[in-house]
Amino acid sequence: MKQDEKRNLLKQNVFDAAYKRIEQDGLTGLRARDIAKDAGCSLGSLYNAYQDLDDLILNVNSRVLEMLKENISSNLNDDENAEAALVRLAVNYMNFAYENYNLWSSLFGHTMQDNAPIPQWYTEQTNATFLTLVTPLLKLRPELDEAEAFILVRTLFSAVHGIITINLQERFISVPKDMLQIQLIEFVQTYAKGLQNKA
Amino acid sequence: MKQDEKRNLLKQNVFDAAYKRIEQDGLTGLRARDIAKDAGCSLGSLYNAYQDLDDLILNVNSRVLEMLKENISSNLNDDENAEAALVRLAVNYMNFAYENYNLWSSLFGHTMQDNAPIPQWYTEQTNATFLTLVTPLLKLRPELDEAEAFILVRTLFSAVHGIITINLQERFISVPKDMLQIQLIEFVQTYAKGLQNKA
DNA sequence: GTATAAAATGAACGATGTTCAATAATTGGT
DNA sequence: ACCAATTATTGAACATCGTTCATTTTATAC
Repeated sequence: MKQDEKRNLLKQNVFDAAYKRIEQDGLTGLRARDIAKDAGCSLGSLYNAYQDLDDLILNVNSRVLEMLKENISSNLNDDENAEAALVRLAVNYMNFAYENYNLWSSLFGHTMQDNAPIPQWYTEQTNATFLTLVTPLLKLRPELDEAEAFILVRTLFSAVHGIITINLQERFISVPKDMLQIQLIEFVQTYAKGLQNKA
Repeated sequence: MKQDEKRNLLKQNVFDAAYKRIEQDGLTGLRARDIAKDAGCSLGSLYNAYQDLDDLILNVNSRVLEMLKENISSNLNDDENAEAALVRLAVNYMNFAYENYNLWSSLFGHTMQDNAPIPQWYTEQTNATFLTLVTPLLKLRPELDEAEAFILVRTLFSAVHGIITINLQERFISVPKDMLQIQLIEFVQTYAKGLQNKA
């Protein structure tokens, strides 16, 4: 096996181990020594493959962002109306959060050590994911230009995100998933009606 | 000085030190040894006053919750209409988040060590804070009973919370405070219009 | 086959939360 | 005022982290 193949294999094994640990135990249960053991390498090799744990976590989160982007816009029919499309986006988002809770929490719960800045490639990918959502809104409010639509989409996504986040946080009273879905659908529909009313 | 007075003074000093540390540096910068030094006691005394750091943080967060509850419902006039009241609640919430960013982040960013459960007294206080918000909504939708109003308020608050949270997170593109305020007001008005439309 | 470069290793370091035996202070009874 | 008994305070010690780096092992090139 060539040298760079081995290097890539090591990175892959470490990544897979970290991914599974985060998936199963969440970010708080992530330990460098556990990852190394799972990946079948030494503790030092982990820092050969990745700069530090932040770097590794950001790479996992980047993969989760990709999964989220794919899942969120699936099941979208071009022929359904804009309100139905917005509802579907919200429900898809909710389902992803429920089915991948620890991975999804890692996206928003991770903070860099020592207040280090988040690397630009990651923030760019994060914000690019929003653009996936713009198309349906442009149908609902065709008079908006893309910049205005982006702002509205961000607001709507943030709101949906907040509704799901608060409901999944242990410190708040939670409702079952099917009730949350009903509330979420009602919320998006209500907001969409308000938007049409203003248009 | 009596014994229990000294005990209370110790608890107060430790609390104040932790509060200031969280206020200035956030949760990630909180160190037991720093708190002890600031409070003028030994490291061990900290664990005499509080069970562990989680216990201390929860007590600080409890205080922040009280401040939030007071701030959020200030400037409310009984004679203004319900939509204006909801807007004012949202803007008050935003101002509190901006003016007390680290304390506010501690409310939602703290996680218990070792997946310990959050004590009941804290979750009860958290959920009780929501009840502050119910009154204005009951004006807007008088046909709702209190349980339904509570659900709607929770949804609206969660949405507002999400909009502010996403905007303040470093990984997302942020807009200036005055722009966020405009978006927030627009959002609440739009949602309120959608609610009235359905009523 | 040997020398050079690269990669892997795990012991060691510094920080951190927490504990606990030892010390100091306080209290209550006579 | 004195002395036990109780209580509070202390900081050294421990376990557990993330991270580093001198050493060892392996791969590469000539």
